[in-house]
Amino acid sequence: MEYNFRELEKKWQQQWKEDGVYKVPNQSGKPKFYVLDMFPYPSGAGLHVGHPLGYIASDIFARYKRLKGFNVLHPMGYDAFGLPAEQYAIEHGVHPAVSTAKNIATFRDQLDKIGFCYDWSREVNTSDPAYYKWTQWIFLQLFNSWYNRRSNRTEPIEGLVALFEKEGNAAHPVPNAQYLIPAHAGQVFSAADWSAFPESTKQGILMEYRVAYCGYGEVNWCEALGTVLANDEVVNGVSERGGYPVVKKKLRQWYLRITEYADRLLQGLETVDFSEAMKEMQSNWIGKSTGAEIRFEVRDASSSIVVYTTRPDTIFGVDFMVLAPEHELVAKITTADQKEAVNEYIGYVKSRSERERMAEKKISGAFTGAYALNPFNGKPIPVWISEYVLAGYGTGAIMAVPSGDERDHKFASHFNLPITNILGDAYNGSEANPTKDAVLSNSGFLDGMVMRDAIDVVIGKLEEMGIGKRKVNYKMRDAAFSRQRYWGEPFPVKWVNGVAYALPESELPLQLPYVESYRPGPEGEGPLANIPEWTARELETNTMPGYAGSSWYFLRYMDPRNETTFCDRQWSDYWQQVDLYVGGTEHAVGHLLYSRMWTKALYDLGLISFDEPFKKLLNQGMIQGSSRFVYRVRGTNQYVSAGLKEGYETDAIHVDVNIVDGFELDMEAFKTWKPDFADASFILEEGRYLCGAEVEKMSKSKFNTVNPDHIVDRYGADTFRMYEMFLGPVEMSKPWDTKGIEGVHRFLKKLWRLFFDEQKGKLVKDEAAKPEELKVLHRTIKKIEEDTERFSYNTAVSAFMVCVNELTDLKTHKRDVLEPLVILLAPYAPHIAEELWHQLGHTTTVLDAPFPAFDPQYLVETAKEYPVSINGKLRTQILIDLSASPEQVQALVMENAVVQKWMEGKPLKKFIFVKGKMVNVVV
RNA sequence: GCCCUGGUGGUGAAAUUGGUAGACACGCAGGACUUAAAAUCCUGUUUGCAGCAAUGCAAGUAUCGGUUCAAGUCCGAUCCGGGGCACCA
Repeated sequence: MEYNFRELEKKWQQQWKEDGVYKVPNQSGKPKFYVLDMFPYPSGAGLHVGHPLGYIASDIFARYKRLKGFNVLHPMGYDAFGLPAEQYAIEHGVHPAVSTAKNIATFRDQLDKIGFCYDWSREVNTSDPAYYKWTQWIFLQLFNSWYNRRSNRTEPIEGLVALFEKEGNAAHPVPNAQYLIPAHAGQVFSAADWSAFPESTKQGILMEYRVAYCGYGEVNWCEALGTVLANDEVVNGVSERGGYPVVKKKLRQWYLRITEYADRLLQGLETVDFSEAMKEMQSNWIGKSTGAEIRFEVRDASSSIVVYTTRPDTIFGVDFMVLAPEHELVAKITTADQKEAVNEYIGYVKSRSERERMAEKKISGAFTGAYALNPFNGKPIPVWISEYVLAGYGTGAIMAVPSGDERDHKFASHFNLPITNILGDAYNGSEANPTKDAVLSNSGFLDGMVMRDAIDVVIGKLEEMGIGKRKVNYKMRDAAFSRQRYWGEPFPVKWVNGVAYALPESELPLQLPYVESYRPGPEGEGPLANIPEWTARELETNTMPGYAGSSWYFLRYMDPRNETTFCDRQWSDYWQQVDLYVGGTEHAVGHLLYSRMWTKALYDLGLISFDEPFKKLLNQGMIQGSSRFVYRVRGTNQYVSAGLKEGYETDAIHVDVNIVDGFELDMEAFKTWKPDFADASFILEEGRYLCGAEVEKMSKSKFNTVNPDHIVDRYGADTFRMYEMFLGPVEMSKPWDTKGIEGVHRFLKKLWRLFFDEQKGKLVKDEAAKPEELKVLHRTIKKIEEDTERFSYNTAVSAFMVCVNELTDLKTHKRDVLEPLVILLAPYAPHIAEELWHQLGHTTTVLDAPFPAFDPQYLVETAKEYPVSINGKLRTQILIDLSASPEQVQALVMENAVVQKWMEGKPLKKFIFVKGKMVNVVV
């Protein structure tokens, strides 16, 4: 009987499905464990070999935990709303629902071939009305809530209304001025005022407090895509998808008030197990800084300028001030003779696109003619405007300290402004020094003080004088939550006389209507604005962004078919947080931040019992493609081999990696690949055409994708799974390369031969195992357990190989050894393990077997001797690696052959335990 | 520019708290079985030197220096790659 993986894998995949072995009950006597993959966007291109890397890693862990006696939730679904399906619809006239359904079927088919243990009865699809009903419902919870800074919690809006009726809003000022309904910006009102306001004013005010709110703001508008993009969807001034230009535009938009959660999102990072890099990306994005707001009076004008600074200690070094060109005071304070220069400069700034501004950072600016006054010594400070000061951060105005800030220094040098040195020797006259440790000079009452200590002194003084206060700022902005698109969740919102009202819960889901055209509506509105029945009902025409459905999907898996609530509290209490979340780093500041915020809001509202969604995050690396190139001699249809291309003027052209063997091009396949190449001719080296190579992101357009189906077909799913793990650490990115796959495949065949012989048939015997065989087994148990726990799957695969090699050498065919080995292997190579398990006479799935127990007594001989110098005398140290209780260890050490030999005639000098796992014996 | 990572044979990579490098696999070379091929198995494979040989000696984890009985691992400086952020005051 030989290892027929094709037959065997097909058989078990079908059997598992029939028996429902991966169906997970919502309750059991076992402890729970939740393993989750970031669900895929079902693109038309299907899976390539890079996608399953994380899925295999999580699948191994899910199976392992099940063997360890956990009730494991391991679901899968689809993030099915989004731009690409709609772009595809525009270009090909296929309805997104149709292409999405087709893509999902392809994905499912490909996933099934790899043998994952997903509980498909829990599958979710964000574009399914039964799912987005609850996305809409959660949106309404956010819409009907406000963030109470006093209790630091999300609370129902009714409570706020009650507060307004009782005491007005003096105790609860408008949370931020980023995106406002302009008519009501920042008003303070009394209880009496409130009751006198007309309904529309009341609603306008409430909108300023809602967690999900609608306002006008500068948004990232992408003309080519016809929609607004979130900050994390814009990269270097162009759209992340498609690379189209993005401009700032003022539009009515929905937002999520994520800024109110900034501090909690930051603090929460300390309670979760994410990589340092991931935590840092998130905290950079949040961008918390502590400093002060300081008001400066303007000379000869009845205005004052409020600046934000993290360095109030440098206030005596302020040589000029800079406002953002868009700052509202610019027009007011500019003197008559500077008007022309200032207007010209503002015109210049407006003419520059976001892109240009980022690409070339020129020093530019204009003097307003106005002077502010230093509150401590009355010194006049010239006020400038410049694009290096951003309107959207802090107060849009800064106090410039050239001796301490590099940008201010460059600005001062460029415009020949005088520089005050407050740093003494720490300032060299040509370069700013941003230190906090210098001793202040030229600084009035601060002279002689260390800068770091002066910060609090200055803030105290400013507060005393009533012209400044301590202030915390965040770089993070409220998240844009609407898109002018069709293929997304409709907002359950109705507009009546310019006021947004929530749709009653009974009308959910608000279904996405069927359309023929996906053209944008008038004036930046979405395609839904083109549907008369929709606009007649006064419904919101925007749709929600891609991250809406993905912000809470991990909860839906717990209770996927519930029609009365998004997830029964009983089941979210049972499953709790995701214990292991596996996915790429690309969602660091998008999805991961949004879902953390939603979780906190739902927690505050008492809908779930935990406020961080993901306990541990494992970032898998990317599998890159290894692209191949042919070199076309310019102006011809002749192709020159890579080694000879220096002699010609050539263009490199991507060629499909599937028609290249290593580097050698299959020239006949090339000619039939595309019509353009049918009459290609070649310049060969040593009779062969060799391609050039480069490692790039795996992508259809680079012709470097490899379909996992082909690998599975040729070597089987078990080989494919183990090989992807064998390539290297899961977290590491690496180019795809099949050159080692034979070795993994050979391992499985060798394993098979421990059980079966082509002539002799079944080899397994029920004899008792010998100590050396058990030693091999227990060393493997220990290694596999440790490696699996720390996701070191590549070394685990190696450990299996070592084990099988050794058992083969020992000619071991004993059940006592082979049966535990099969269990160990079940997470990694589930099909062959299941087959062998049944061949050993079992009738239930191997996953219900208990994980083999490790017994340290078989490993005690692994002692090593080292010379060690103690108090100047050379002694010998014996190091024994084992894991057992200290008492056991002591007993084992005394029995150890090496120790006994050393003890002949002479007593132990010292006997030390080191760090629990290793034992030092000094003789 | 700032922050985070990493640098080990011909190749992918091991070495878990410092324990005496290169596990495992690929590739390559030689051999066995076979009429032959496939499959399978065995031997060798960091470098240099010595030896018919088993083997021995020396050097070696980007570079230089340090701590230690012992350093790929810890510390300091430099060089090179990968990722993130980038006028955030």
